[in-house]
Amino acid sequence: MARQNTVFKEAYNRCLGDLCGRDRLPSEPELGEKYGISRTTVRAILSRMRDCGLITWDKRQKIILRPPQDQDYFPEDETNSLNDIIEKSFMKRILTGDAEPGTQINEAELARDIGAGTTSVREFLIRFSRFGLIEKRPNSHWILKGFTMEFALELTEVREMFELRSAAAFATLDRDHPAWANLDEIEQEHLEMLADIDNRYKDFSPLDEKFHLLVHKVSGNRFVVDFYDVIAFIFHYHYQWNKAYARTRNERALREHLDYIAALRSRDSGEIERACRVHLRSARETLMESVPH
Amino acid sequence: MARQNTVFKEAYNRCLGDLCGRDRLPSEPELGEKYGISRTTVRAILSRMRDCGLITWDKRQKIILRPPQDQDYFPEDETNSLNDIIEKSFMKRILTGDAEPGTQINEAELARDIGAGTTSVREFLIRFSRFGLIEKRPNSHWILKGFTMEFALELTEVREMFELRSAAAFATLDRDHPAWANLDEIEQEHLEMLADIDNRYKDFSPLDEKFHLLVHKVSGNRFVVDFYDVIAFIFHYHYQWNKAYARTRNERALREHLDYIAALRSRDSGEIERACRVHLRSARETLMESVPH
DNA sequence: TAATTGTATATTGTAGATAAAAGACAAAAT
DNA sequence: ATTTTGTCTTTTATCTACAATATACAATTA
Repeated sequence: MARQNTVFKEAYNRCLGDLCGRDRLPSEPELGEKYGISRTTVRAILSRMRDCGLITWDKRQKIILRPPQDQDYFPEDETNSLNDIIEKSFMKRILTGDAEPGTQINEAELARDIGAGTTSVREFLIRFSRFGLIEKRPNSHWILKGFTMEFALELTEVREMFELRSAAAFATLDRDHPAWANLDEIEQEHLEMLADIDNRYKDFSPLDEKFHLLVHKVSGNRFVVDFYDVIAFIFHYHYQWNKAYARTRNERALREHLDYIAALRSRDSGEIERACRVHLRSARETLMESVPH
Repeated sequence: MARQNTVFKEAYNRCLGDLCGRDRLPSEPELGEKYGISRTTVRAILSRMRDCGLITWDKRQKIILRPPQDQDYFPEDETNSLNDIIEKSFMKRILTGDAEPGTQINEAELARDIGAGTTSVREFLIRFSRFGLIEKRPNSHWILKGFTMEFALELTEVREMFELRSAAAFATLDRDHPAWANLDEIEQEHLEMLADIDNRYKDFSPLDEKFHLLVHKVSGNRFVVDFYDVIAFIFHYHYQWNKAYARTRNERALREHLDYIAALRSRDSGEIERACRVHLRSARETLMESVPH
């Protein structure tokens, strides 16, 4: 098959979730906008909903007939894009320490294991190479450099350089810059999470990413922001598979963030640098502890 | 056709150049090592040389019969790898200002213009995206962000951060670290080029790259070194198509490098920072002047 | 016995094909 | 006068196939 209709299936599921508590659906362009898909895909979704007896659909009239049931949803594993499947499968190998640094990576073998075509795997590896974990020998194989202590140190060195600079730049933003409002919002989310930390400590990862991305973005430098992708990517998978002490670590990070946010708001450059360094140091330690050894 | 034999043709031409001034060729593995190719390709080269009457070849005996003539060489445009062709063609569009920032990039159209398959163009674009000049909308087109003033400023900002840090680290290297010997060598090349600047100013670009790469490498940080690739890439094409004032600019840069090298050797951190900043500022100006406007 | 060669096999680089998804535009509806 | 829809076209994502190139291993040579 040439391409899986995962965009359709994934959007269909999201759309089902929004079917409750209303009696009709908005226009096709509006739905496309809402779910981030084209009208072609919206129409495919509407067609299927009609065929399943979920709605009636006649031009502008899209009337909801019944709420969705479990069997209306597509199975979750059919909604992941091929790239996500490859990425997840590959990261599992690397971060759980299955594959030794220095190992050769074989495109065809990897493709076979994952159940994807070689082109897709190849494109994934090219995209992935910017994370510094693999390296290509032209006309020959890839080499796994591995999630090692050196990697963690090099990554955090650059991260600290960039974040200290971005944090310093934060203090110089106009009072009416939208970043201040975002900061308030993020602070609020921190407080809410801390108030119910026992149940919510697992949701920390996306909030962490949101906060640091905001800081990096004020650098106004695409290379700095792009580099934060690398950090976020590594931390994302790290949080997923390294649960040890998650509760303690995350609570500590939340409190450090609040201190950091207060420092930013003070616009005092010395204070910002201090708070930023404190947090970056513990982030580094967290990462280093997660290196397989 | 599935793949062009450019590796073979390019290595064949290099091998022809080494045919003069000797009467026999070394073993197959040795040749493979020398030209960076596999034995399979070495044997293909030897076969053709025999067929063309350049050598006799019987097992270990590879006797050279005659020096190569012009018609023995493959035409130069058959020796460029497909990726180089795509890269060059694409960079020409961007740097000469043909394509406006914000333009959509169409994979199929680009492939047709260049005369390559879509897969190769697609892979090129993925690799190229790390340079920050294009950006992908998933399931849709690429957008050309363009070689703009913002790009030049963001690029140089990071470059300066990284190079100042690497230069500072240079001073802390052991006396017997190989980088010092490399530095001496590079200084010598600078002096030679300056002595005959009128004729040799065009060869500055590779020397420039060699020097800065040496500095960046002592950081021992893969992200810093990888980022220098971006710089080198941009400067490479910039030197190729922007000849204005080349003579003046290059002579000035050579002198700044010599000053910078002397500062590194002094191991005086203040002096290093001064010399490094002086050169980085003029490098930034050079780049900014080359932005189409 | 260590390097080299002959031969067979495995892997990469690239083209071409096709379904999914995006996008364009005129007709229809508010 | 917009917005929405119906229809058609374009483009991307992905698979498969195959020549170029790399790699593995046994046979041969020095």
